[in-house]
Order: sequence, then structure tokens, then C-alpha cells
Amino acid sequence: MRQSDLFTKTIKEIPKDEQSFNAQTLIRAGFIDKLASGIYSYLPLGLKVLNKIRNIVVSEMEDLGGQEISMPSLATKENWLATGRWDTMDVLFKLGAADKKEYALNPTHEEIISPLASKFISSYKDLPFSVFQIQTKFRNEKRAKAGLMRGREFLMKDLYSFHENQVDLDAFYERAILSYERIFDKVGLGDKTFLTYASGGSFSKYSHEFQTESESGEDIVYYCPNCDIGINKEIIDEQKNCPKCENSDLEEKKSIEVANIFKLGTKYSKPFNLVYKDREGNDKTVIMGCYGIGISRIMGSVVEVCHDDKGIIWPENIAPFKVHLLSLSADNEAEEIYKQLQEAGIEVLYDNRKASPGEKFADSDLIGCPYRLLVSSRSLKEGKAELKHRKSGEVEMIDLGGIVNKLQ
RNA sequence: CGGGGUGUGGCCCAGUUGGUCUAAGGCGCCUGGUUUGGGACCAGGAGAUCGUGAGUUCAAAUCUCACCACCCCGACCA
Repeated sequence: MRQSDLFTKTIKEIPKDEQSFNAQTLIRAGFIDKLASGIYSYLPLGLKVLNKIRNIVVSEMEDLGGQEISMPSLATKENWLATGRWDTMDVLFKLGAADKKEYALNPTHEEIISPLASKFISSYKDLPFSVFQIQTKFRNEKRAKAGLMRGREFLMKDLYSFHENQVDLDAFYERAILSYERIFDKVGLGDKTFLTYASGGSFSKYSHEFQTESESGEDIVYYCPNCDIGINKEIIDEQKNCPKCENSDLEEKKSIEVANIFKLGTKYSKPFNLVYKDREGNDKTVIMGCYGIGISRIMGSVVEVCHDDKGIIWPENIAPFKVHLLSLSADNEAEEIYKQLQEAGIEVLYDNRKASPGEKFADSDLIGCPYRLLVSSRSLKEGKAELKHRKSGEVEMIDLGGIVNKLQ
């Protein structure tokens, strides 16, 4: 994409109505725009990142056996009354409609998927199965905060699994954990993200979270370096040692909850009479699990974790573009390289603007593509272009003819 | 929801013991010119219900009251 065509521009000043690094930087670089507290637009660069995270998650969920669906954002009051959460869930957005009925904007989808699943589950032969969606959630937070980290509207992946019995759920749950670990590796948070024991609420003793270590996080986790797992502060009173190795020498870390998985048991299958006939012809209640990942929160977390004082350092898998091509008084040559890269299918943002070198460098660092390819009158004297790695700062000169090969 | 802070062109801000404020500056934007390896320079130009509404006053960005929005701390958080 030619940068001159890009709908957005970078801004030099830090927006004063944002305090968090992720929001300040994503707004400055033109990835997102704030409409109101906790409500953001995703602009071309931001949407590219979001979609890449989405695709990674979809691919892993499909490998896990999940089938993608899309459930409504609106729900009837009846769905939420059925579980009692119409009255108890205080983040539930409630609204009226022209038919005088009341509706909710779904903050999560157990109330939707459970009755939906009951339409297709009648026999043990229908189990197990799992479905997932990547969809906008609405939560009426009393206080939205920290940019993408806690919004009133945000993108989430939620997968729901359905099983005959606890053993089957447990096995699936373990596989889901492995899928999640692969997801965090792929989006570039693997080194900083660990499985964490957390409160299971009323369903089971513990649920699990994936926590990404960051000073900007809201959670406090006690981390076992031997096992690379953590214990959320909320349960440290009852679980003081590492659940795996019994180590009691745990490190306190601030971290961001990027995913949360639960063994729901029959909590939601019961109210919706989600049952199946077992081999003896008896009705049995379906056992459920649910598995959430904050897609937009991952985007914010990556910015919090992967940056320097000049801007974002996108992991290659989720960068808006692989290469940022800059031309300094070398427009003809840069144009030619741009076409070659395009034809080779290499994602490239081409800064063809009439701007000063300093401005182009600063914008390139801010936007944070993994590779900066610079063509200038200086580099052309040697018949080369300069390739700079955003993360390491390493610079290498490449023959003009070898650029595509190098970047493939 | 409790506490604290902030609100002035698209962005960052000065101005707030009421009075040539007919609102200054920087960024950005437009025109012309000079520049080109780390946010260049010169000249000209456009762009402002001073968050909103009442009120006090001869006079309000500035004082009073109410409300709204955003940020931060806390509470809350499937």
C-alpha cells in the first residue's frame, strides 16, 4: 500500500485523553481512534493487525476441532432470565426495542449457545463437539480503562465445548490449553505469557487464565519459574504453592489477563435443559466448557510488551505490513521495488510521501513494521538498498536485485 | 459508584486577582519557493459556539451554580 493513499496520518503529540501506552501509541500511529471511553474504531492499519490475530486464533480453534459460527450481539431478556443473570450481571447492557420488549447486548454467549446447542444435541452420538465465534462483546463497565485493555465494546473469541462426561471435558480442556499456548507463541507473546490458576467461580474449584507479564497489567500473579505457571492473587490464600511442583518460592508479577478458560459443568446446560440420551436411553445433562481469548486485548497487550521509546515493534506474524519501504529522493527505484514486492506477495507499506527523512524515519519506527527497507540516493550509489530490522536495529545493505529473495 | 484531575481551532497548549482577548504560540492543513539520512526553512493563508446551560456584571475563556465528557486511584470484573 502506498502511504500517500493511507486514510490515516500519524500525529506527533501524545493525545492527552489517553494515559495508557497502548492507546496513546496506537492512536498516534493511526491504528485506532477513540469514539468514547472504552469504544474504539479500528482504522486500516489496526484492522490489519486485528485480522491477523483473528486468523491465527481461527486456525488454532479449527485445529482443535471447533466449528466457526456467529451468534447475535442482541439477546432476548428471556435468555438472560433463564440463568438469572439478567439481574445479577451488572455489566449487562440492557436496552428496549420498538416492540416494547427488553433486550441485552451479549457480554458473553453461554445464554445463547446453550439453547442453540440443545436444538441439535439429542444423543450421546452427537457428542462431543465444539463451536466458536469471533465476535464483538459488550460490557457495561463502570470504568473502562487502559485503551484496548478494558473496553465497553471489544472483540473476543469464545469457544464452547460439549461433552458426555467430565473425563471427556478434561481431555478437551488440556488440548485447548495447548492450542492457546500455540496462539500466544504465534502472536509474539509466548515468552511473557503463562498459564495461571484462578478462581473458578461457582463452577469448579479453579479456572485457568493466560496471563501476560506486563507492568501495565491489572492482575497480580504469583509465578513459579520452575513450571512457568502462575496463581492469581485472588486464590493465593487457598493455593499458596505451585500446584505442579509445590514450590513455595513464587515471584509476584503484574500481568494482563489475555485469556480465560472454564469448566462450566452443567451450570448453563441445566437451565436450558441441554440433555442427551445415553447408551441406556437415560437423559443426561451435557457437560460444558468455555474458552475465551480477547482478540483486541491481545493487540493492546502486544503494544504494551513489544515497543521501544520510538514506537511499536510488531511481531512479524501480526504486523500490519512485513516491510516498510522508504524512498529518499529515489522515487523511481523505490517504485520499481514496490512493484516487485507486491508481485512477490510481500506485504509492503510504501512511504512515497513528499516528506523529510526525519519524518519518514520517525513514522516508520512508530508504526513498527518488522523490516524497514530504505532506498536513497546514497544507497543507490552502491546499487543497494538498506534493510533495517525494527527489533534488533541491525542494518544490512542488499543488492537491488536481491531484495525480493531476501525478504521472502 | 466513591475520590482526585482535566476540558481553549483537527492535535499539543498559553491565557483564568473579570477590562484593547477583536483569544497568543507550536504541530498539522492550504499557496508559493528553497530543502532532503532522524519529526527542515522562508513568505503568505484558512481554521475557535473558549465542554454545555443558566446566572452575576457596564463588561466573562476568566466569577457562581448545575450538568456533560475524558483521564487516573479505588470498588466492581464470566
